[in-house]
Amino acid sequence: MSAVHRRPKLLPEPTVARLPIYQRIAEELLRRGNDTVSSDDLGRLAGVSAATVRRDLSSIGPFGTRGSGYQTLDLSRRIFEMLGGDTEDPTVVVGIGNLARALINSPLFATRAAKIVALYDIDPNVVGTVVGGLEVRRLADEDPDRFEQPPAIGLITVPAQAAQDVADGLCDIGVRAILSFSQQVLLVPPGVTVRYVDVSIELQILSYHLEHGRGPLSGGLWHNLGHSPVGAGTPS
Amino acid sequence: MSAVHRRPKLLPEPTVARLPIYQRIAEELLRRGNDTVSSDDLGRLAGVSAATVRRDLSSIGPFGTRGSGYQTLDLSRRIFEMLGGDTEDPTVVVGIGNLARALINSPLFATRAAKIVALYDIDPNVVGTVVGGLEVRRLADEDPDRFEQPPAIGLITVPAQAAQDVADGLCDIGVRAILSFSQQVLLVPPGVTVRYVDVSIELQILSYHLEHGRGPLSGGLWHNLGHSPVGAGTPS
DNA sequence: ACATGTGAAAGAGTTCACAGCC
DNA sequence: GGCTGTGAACTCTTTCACATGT
Repeated sequence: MSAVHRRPKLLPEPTVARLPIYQRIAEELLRRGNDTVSSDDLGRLAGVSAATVRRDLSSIGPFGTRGSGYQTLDLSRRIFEMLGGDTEDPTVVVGIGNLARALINSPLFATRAAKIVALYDIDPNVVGTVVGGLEVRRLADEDPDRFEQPPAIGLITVPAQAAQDVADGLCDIGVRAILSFSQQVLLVPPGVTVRYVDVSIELQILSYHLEHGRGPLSGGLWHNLGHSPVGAGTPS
Repeated sequence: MSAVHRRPKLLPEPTVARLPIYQRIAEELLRRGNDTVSSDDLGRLAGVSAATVRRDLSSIGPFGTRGSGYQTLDLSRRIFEMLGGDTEDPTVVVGIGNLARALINSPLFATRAAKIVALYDIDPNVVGTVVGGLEVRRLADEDPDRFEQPPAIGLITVPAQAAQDVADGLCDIGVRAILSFSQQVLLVPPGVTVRYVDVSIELQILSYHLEHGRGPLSGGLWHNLGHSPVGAGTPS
């Protein structure tokens, strides 16, 4: 009877992109000792309107307190859960160059949304070496059944011309979400989600904004903040 | 009477984010010898509808040919110009670690939207060394008047706790657009645009999509492609 | 015949504004 | 008094559908 348990509400995409930002701010405020925050301050810190903050937060279930705001601890936890933060999706990385090493050795995976379980490369000088506690292997030689939990996320950090082959290989071993750092548009089977982190596209967008006046105040994953006194900087 | 010269049309933000994708696809098609492409194929490759492609492209001035499509060469060039691609905005990088080295040594700056003119760090072991042909200096010691063209874009690749200070320093030397890789929300003066490249946020978004069914077909900077025969793969 | 360019309709997302609660 | 939560208005985007041009 309760088969469709895993679908509380289906959030609007822009909301999904903003929630991690709210979460990060909530954590920062918590560290500074602010245990509550208003939609007004949160909005100013995140670069969106207070109304948008309230709409976003109410969409994951009302838990603010009228008159005082949201509890930062509660806020952080609720968003964490909503995003499936404690899932620890098994993640693999293909292309162990400078970028991959920077990612592997960074505190990026402290969010525990993803956990690296395998590294791949094709360079014989790299295959067999140990990076961040994991031995680098060959993607083509991989046996999908080797894992208790099959990899769900794949990070692609290879040169553009190799990216499509790698994407195919990842889909073959069962990956269902790809984060690609290559300057290459990827074709994947239906059901696989691809996101791109593309610095050159970011630079082109910034370049456009430099030439044509003001960028907007809110958008995809980014935001533009005005300098103004804010709860975080001047705690009551 | 004609004071507002610098504003040809002001494109919708989602369009600005998609144009670089179209451009990249056009370049790839060009390399493969396809000299024209229809809105239908271009849409399939970019992961958006044909109608959206036509709307986007018509907004930068009609230049398609009815009955046959768009010229890939023309397409690439028009988008390049529209994004201010030949501006070569002077760019500085702060925090010369693994990530910065990966960026500096990558072909990312081949788009010529940005050109690196200075590198900064505070580690005495790094200051004074030469990376990618440029000597690493101290941001705090920098004299803004040293440049003929003052830096317009700043890349921040420092640990989160140092990011705000660096952002302040960048604004001081006149930077008007920042691309931050730090997990830290930045406060900047009005008129400065900030974009974030945040892998941990990307991972959280992917994690959400893994748990709650399908991601959308189009959104901020990303797209989801279905596997289907396409003009690029099967040229006529 | 085929594919663009564009009004008009539909759909999403944001902001307004205020009722309701602390 | 202050701040959340939400219907309603509004704005921005996308999609439809077809007139227009090659």
